Amino acid sequence: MSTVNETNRLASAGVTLLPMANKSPKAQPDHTRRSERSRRAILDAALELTGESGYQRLTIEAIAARAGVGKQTIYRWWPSKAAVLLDAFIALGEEAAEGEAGLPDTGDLAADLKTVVRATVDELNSPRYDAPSRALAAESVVNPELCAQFTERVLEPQLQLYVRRIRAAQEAGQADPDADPRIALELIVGPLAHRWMLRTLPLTHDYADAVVDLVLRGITPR
Amino acid sequence: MSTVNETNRLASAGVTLLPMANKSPKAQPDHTRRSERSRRAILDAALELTGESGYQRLTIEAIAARAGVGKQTIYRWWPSKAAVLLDAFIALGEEAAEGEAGLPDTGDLAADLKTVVRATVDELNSPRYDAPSRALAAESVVNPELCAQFTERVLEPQLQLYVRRIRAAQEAGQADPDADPRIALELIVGPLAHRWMLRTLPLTHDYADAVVDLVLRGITPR
Amino acid sequence: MSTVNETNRLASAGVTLLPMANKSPKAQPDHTRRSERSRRAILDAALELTGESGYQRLTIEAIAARAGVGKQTIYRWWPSKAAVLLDAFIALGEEAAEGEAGLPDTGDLAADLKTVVRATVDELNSPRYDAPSRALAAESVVNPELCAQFTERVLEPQLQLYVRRIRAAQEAGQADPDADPRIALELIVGPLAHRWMLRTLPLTHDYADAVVDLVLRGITPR
Amino acid sequence: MSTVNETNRLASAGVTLLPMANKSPKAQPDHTRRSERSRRAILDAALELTGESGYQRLTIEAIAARAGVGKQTIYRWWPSKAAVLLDAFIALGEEAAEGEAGLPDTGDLAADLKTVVRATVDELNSPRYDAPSRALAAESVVNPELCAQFTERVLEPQLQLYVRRIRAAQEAGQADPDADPRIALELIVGPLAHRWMLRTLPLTHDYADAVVDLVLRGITPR
DNA sequence: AGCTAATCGAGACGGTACGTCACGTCTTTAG
DNA sequence: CTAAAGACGTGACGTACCGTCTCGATTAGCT
Repeated sequence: MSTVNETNRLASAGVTLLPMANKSPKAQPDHTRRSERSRRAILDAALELTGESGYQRLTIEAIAARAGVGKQTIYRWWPSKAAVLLDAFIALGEEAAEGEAGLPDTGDLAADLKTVVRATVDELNSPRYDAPSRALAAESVVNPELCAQFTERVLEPQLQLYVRRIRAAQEAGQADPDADPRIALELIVGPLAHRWMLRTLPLTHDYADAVVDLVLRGITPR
Repeated sequence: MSTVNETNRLASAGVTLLPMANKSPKAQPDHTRRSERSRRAILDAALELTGESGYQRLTIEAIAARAGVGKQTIYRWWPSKAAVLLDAFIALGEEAAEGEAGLPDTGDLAADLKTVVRATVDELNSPRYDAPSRALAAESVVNPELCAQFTERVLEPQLQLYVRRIRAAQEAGQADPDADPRIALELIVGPLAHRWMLRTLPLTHDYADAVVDLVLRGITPR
Repeated sequence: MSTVNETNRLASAGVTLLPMANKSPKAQPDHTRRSERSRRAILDAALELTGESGYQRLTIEAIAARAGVGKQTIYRWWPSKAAVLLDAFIALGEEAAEGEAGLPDTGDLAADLKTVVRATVDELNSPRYDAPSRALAAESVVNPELCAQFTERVLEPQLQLYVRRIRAAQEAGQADPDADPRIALELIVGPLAHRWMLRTLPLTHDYADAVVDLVLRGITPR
Repeated sequence: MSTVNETNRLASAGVTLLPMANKSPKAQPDHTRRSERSRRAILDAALELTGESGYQRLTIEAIAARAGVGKQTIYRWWPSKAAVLLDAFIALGEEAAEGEAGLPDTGDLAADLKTVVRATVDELNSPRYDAPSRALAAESVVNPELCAQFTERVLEPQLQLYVRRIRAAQEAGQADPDADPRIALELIVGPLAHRWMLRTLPLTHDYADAVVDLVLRGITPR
C-alpha cells in the first residue's frame, strides 16, 4: 500500500536513481492490463471472509482460493491483507454512497447532526459493516501506514463534512463563531468511536443524541 | 482468561453439567505451585519485545525464549499473547500507580480535569506505554473477550474516577446537576482516544485543554 | 537399564572417582521400600497400552496415568519405556511358564521339535504376545543395551533348551554327532523369526514342520 | 507411501466410493513440479543423520535443516521419517547395484551361495549400511505399512534371486527336485538375519558357510 | 508407639519435536 | 505479459512428551 503509492509518487515526480531502470527492484505491473474480474472477486472474497470468520483468521491464501485467483495476483496489486480489506471497504462504501452530497442542512444544526449521527450508529451496529470496519480500525491503531491510508481515504472526507456543516451554522449565527469546528466535531465523533471500539456501553440513538446535545450546549452562542 | 473466570464463576455457582466431572476437558493448573519467577520473566519479556518490535511481530515463542521459559508455561496460564500482554500492562500500571487515590479535588473542576487529562496525554505519548497500550486497544477492537477483560480491569476503574470527581463537582454546585457524568466523561476521554488511536491530529496538552473547556461549558450550571 | 547395570558394574568393580562418594551422581533407590503395588500396576499398564495402541504410541506419561502412579516412580526404577516393557513381558512369560522344565523328550527328536516349534508359532500369532514381543524385538534391533538384556533374560534361556535337546539326540545316536547344535537351532529359529518379523509369508504350523524336517535332514546321521 | 500406492491401485481399479470425489481429502501434489534437488538433499541428509546419531534421534526437523529444505517439503512427499529412510536406502542400493544381474552361476551351488552370503554378511557388518538397514528392519517389525513397502521393494527382489539360483540347481540335478526353494532360501537368510538383528553371536563368514553347508546337506539329492 | 527418612502421587517446569498453517517468492503452463 | 496453480524455504503455531524438579502425604523400618 504505502509501497505502491510511494513508488508511484516518486516515479511520477521523475525521481529515479538509474537512468532508464525504474524497474530495478520491482517494476510496477501494468495497470492497463489488470483484470477487473479478478480485482472484484478478490475484494468480494475479502469482505465475505472477514464477515464469516473475522479479520484475524483472514488469510491471503483463503482470499485467493475463494476468489479463484492465484496468490500472486493479490501480491502483485496489494502489499498486505489490510490493504486489500481497505480497498474492499472503500468499494463497499462507494456502492452505498452513490451520489451523496454531504451532511443535510435544514437550518437546524442539532436536528441535522442527530440525523447523521444516528445513521452512523446504525451503520456501526450493522453486521455488514461491523467486521471490516473493526478490522481496519484495529489495524490502524497499530499500523501507521495503513492508518494514514485509512484516515486519508475514509475518515477525513467524512469528518470534513461535519466541519462544513458546523461552519455553515456559525455563519448562520446558530453557533459560537469562536468555537473550533474541528474540536466540536471530534467531541461528537470521538465518544461514539470510543463506545463502538471498546464496547464500554451500548451504542444507541439516545446516546448519540445526548452527545450532540451536550456538545451543542458548549458551542451555542451565549 | 475469560475461560478461567467463567469456569470459576460457574463452578462456584454450583453449575455443573456432570455430577463430579468439572475436570473433564482440562483441569485448571494448580495456582499454588505456580512459579512466580517465570511469571515475572514472561510479563517482562512480553513488554520488552512489544516495545522493541511491535505487537504484530510479538510471538509466544519469542516471549518464551526471552524469558528463558518453556512455551507450555505460557500456554498453561494464558490463552493468547494478548492476554499475556494485558497482564503485563496491568503489572506495569501497578508499579507506577502504587498508592494512587483518585482524581485530585482542589475545588476547581476545570483545573483538576486538565491536570489529569494532560497526564494521560503524556502517558499515551510516552514510548514506554505507547506500544503495549496500542496493542491492547487494537486487539480489544477485534476481540470481545480480551476487550471485556481490558475494560473491566483497566479502563473502567479509570473512568469511574472521573465519574466520582464530576459528581463531587455537581454536589458542590459547580456543575449542572442534571448532566450525566458518564456522558460528560466520555466526551472528554473519547476525543483523546480517537486522536491517539487514529492519529488524525497530534495529541497535545492544548487539545486536551480545549476539550475539557468545551465539555465544561456544556455542563456548567446556567 | 544400561545405566543401572553399568553403575552396578562399575561400583562392584571398585571403580569410583571420589573416595567415599559412589552415591555422587545418583544414589540407587532403596529396593526394600519399593511399592509392589505400583510395580505391578506399571507393568500391567505398559502391557495394556502396548496392546491397545502399539509401542510407538506408548509413553511414560500414559503408563503413569493408567497405573495411577507418578512419573517419577517409573523413572526411579526403569531407564526407559523399553526397559519397562521388557520387565512386563518377562512377568507375562513367568505367569504362563510356571513350572516349565524344558523341551519334551519322547525320544523322537522330530516330533519333539515340532511340538515346541508349533507352540512358538501359536504364541507369536496370539494377540496377547504379539504387540509387546514385536516392540521388544524392534527395539532390540536398534538399541544394543536393551538387546543385551532381551537376549540374556528372554531369548538365550529358550535357545539353550534347544541345545540341550539336540545334544540329547546326538547322544542317543539320532543326530550326527559332528553337527553343531547351536547352528542347527538357529536354522530352526531364524526362519521362523524372519517370517514373523518381516511378514514375508504367513507363519504356519506347516511352515514350522517343513523347517524342522529340512534341518533334521541336514543333521541326521548318514 | 502405502497411502499413495493403495490409492492409486484402488483408483486404477475403478474403486471409488464417491462418484467424482477422489480428490476430497487431500489432493496429491503435482509430481511434475517436484524439485529433484530437494529430493536428493533430503535423502542424503536422512542417511547422513541416521549414520551419525541413529534412527531414534533422527528427526524430520533435523533432516530438513541439514538438507536446507522446509519441513513441509518432506511432509508433502513422505508420510513419515521411516518412509524417507526407505527411499534413501533404496537410492543407496541403486547406486551400488548399477547393473547387477543376479546370483552368480558357476555350476557349483554351494560355492555360489557362499559367495553371495559372505557378501551379505560384509554388507550387514559395514557401517555404511548398518544404521539405515537396522532402522528399516526395526521399523518394519512394528509398522506393517512400512514393512510391506520394505519387503516389496527391497527384500523380496533379493530373495527371488535365491529362488532362481536354487531352481537352476534343481534343474541341473544338483539339488533335490522335491525341495521347496523358498523354504531352503529362508533357512539360509533367516539365521543370518536373526544373528544380525538380535546380536546373539557374531555374524561371520564361517557362520554363513556353516549355514549354507547345513542347508545344502538337507536338499542334496540322495 | 513414635520418629524419621525414603517413596509415593501429582504435576509444574525448561525443553525438543511434532505436524499444520500461512507467509511471500518463484516457476511452470495456458491464454 | 498476465493469470491460475502450486511447490518452495521460512517461521510460528499450539500440542505432546521428555526427563527433572519440587511439593505434601503416606508408609516403612528402626529406635
